[in-house]
Amino acid sequence: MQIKFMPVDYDYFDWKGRNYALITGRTKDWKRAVIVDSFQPYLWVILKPGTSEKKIKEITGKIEKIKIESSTRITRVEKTEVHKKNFLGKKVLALKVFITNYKDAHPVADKIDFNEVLARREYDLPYITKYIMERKLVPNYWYNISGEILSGEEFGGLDSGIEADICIKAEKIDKAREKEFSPRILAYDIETDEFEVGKGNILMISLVGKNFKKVLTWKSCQDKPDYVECYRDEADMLEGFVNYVEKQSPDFLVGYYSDKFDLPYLKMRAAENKVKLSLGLDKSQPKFTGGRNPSGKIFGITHIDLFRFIETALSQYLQSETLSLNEVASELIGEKKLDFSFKKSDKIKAHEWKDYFAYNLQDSVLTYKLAEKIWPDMIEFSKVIQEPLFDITRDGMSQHVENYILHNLEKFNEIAEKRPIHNEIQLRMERKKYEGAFVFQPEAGLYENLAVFDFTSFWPSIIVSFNLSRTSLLEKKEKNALEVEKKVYFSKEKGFFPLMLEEIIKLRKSYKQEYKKNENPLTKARSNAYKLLANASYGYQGFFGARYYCPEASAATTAIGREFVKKLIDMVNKESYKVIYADTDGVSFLLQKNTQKQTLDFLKKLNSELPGIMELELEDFYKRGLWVTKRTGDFGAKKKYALMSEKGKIKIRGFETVRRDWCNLAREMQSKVIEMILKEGNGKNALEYVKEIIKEIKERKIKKEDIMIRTQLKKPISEYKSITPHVIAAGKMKEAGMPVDIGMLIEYYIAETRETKKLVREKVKLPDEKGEYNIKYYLGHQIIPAVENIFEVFNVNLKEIADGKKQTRLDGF
DNA sequence: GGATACCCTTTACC
DNA sequence: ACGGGTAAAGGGTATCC
Repeated sequence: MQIKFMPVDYDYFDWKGRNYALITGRTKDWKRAVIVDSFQPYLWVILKPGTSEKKIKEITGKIEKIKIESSTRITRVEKTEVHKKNFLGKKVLALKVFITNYKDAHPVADKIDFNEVLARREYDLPYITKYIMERKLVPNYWYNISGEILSGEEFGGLDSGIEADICIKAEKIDKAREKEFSPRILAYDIETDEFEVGKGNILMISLVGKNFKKVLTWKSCQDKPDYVECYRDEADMLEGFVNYVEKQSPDFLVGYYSDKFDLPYLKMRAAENKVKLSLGLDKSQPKFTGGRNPSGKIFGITHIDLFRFIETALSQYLQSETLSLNEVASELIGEKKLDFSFKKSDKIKAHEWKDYFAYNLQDSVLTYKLAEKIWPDMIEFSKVIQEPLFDITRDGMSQHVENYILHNLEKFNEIAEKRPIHNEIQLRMERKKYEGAFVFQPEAGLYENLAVFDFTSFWPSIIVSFNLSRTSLLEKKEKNALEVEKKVYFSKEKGFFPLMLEEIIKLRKSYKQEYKKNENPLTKARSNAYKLLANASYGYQGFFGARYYCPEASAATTAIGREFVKKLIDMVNKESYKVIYADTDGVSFLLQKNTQKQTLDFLKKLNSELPGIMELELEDFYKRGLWVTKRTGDFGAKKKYALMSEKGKIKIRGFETVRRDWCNLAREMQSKVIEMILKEGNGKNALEYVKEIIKEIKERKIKKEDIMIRTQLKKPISEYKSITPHVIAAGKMKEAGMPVDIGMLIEYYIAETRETKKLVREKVKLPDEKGEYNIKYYLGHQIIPAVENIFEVFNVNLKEIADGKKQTRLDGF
């Protein structure tokens, strides 16, 4: 029989000592289908050059006798084949060693330790990755699958244990033409009595799907809205939850922060209540895998924690200062959480429960809408990288790069390099840092008529143009080799890594152009996926966990980068412009007497001289730009500047305005000051404005919310060597019984205290604590520091003005 | 006892 | 452990004269 099949969730199982992939998905007529498929697992044994045929026969004979016995199975080598392959760009002769069970690939490899063996590889690839590589059942595409329907006895009655309309043992897999797929998404969220996972009761659970909204509770059942369903107790509610998930039959169960909170909480409360949380299609309970950040896996249903995908793939594009559901949802979908003030459940009054239910429901509504909104990004990442959504939504950028490489190695006939083992990682982490990018020392001042040139995809374009990678790195100087900093050499023969990267950049360009013609969100998401892959490729080669780790290539990339930027600065200056600033991949300069057209012609000329795929572009022309001095030292500060485009749009970099660990008062004041100065070309009004703020502070007119300082807690309180104000604040929160987790933004203010308390941390108070803000602190540590360097550009000494020592003298105005 | 160098820490830039 | 290096800046503390 044949079906049209869309793979969604990937898993595998063992039967009689062999491995089988088990893929859950949908058919075109929306049936839940399960595909059982197998491929013959294997590993590679790379032979030393010049190994004789006789020797190969001898080794092969020994390899074919290898047997690994464990309590549950016996793994054997079934056959071997000799292949011509590439390994790290070099031609090699390799034995393909087929084995019966993939889980024993490593012990089998360990036994193949003959003298003639150069290396053993691909025994450490995850089963699903290997399966997709071999069988080409790439997630999120439609396939025609033919095979036999599973009969009752096969695989020990596997089909009877799985909630599916159809189970097929796949024989032939072909890509189908169909494209449309709208999966069934179910969002969920829980509310609890205690924040610590599993400690308190789960009070309610909300579920939101397409045309479906429910809140399940066992708490308050009088006068409840229609969407609220009441249960006898917590256990009963948990069973209700499992039933609703089964009835809704989602392809994706989606939460926000659910890997760390909702799902583990549910699992713990279910265990406590002796309820089986049988969410899996095979009635199994959720499993948690992975060390530091465990991921919740549900058999047959892809559990997605949106937070994790947003954190790695989207956060760099967001303005949100935290990745809380509230902030992210309000930025991406323009909707917020409902207001609700939390209390212990026994203190919640009857009429307040209604608000609590609404609050809980809204969280799932936001999660559902967020999932819909970022769906194109997740799907396109999955298609481009060829990994299932479960992994795509949890892997970091380096893992994405690596998976992209693994799924594209076949084009280069390459055997995959191994993952570094523990002590290799240790050694790599001890490596000295290599020199990075060049940053130009600016001179403080207010400048007019500027232009900014940027290199497009700077690092990737250097890696591609100069062929910098593990496989093109030479051990010693060779004829025609590229020499970098007189110490490392790279072959001119293109390595597969730069070739893949070049392809990524090309594809990115073409999808970007396609999007300009037709604004399809999927095209944009695909273009963005390629862009992120390209950007992460430089970091990947310097990352200690990478299979294709090559710090020499990273160091060469930055060395060549520094050279180009310095050369660019010289050329710009020689062409009667004046460079004001440069950081990594771009320069800001004064046009002086040159026109914009001349500048664009100059850009063209520069581009004609660039090698390979390197390219410069005009970022923009700017009417004014502001650079300030460093607070310590009388020279210009790097990474702090503000620009105003010709249309009056202001771009602020590095200033306190953009730093979330400064109070809103200082940030807003500074941004207004910068805006005034850039728009007016002088500091007159700005100074008046600042004086007004200073007056308001002294008169205690500032609202409390504007003086709150927020700092992230990055590790457990006990691990801090330096006890800073935010650590004290976190301690106070813990004492008050408030939730304190790593990664939280700790909010506090500096209050007036007795004279004996000298340190800032001794004046820390939590937002709810009674007290008055410390005028001296806010003036001397927030307001003045935020703007004094800006006024210094106009020779105004703000400190003296604030102290009342000096009346306004407007030198320089 | 105040200035100062230095460490620890957070957050930004690219 | 789960891209990289460069840089500013605040708070706390040790050290100097």
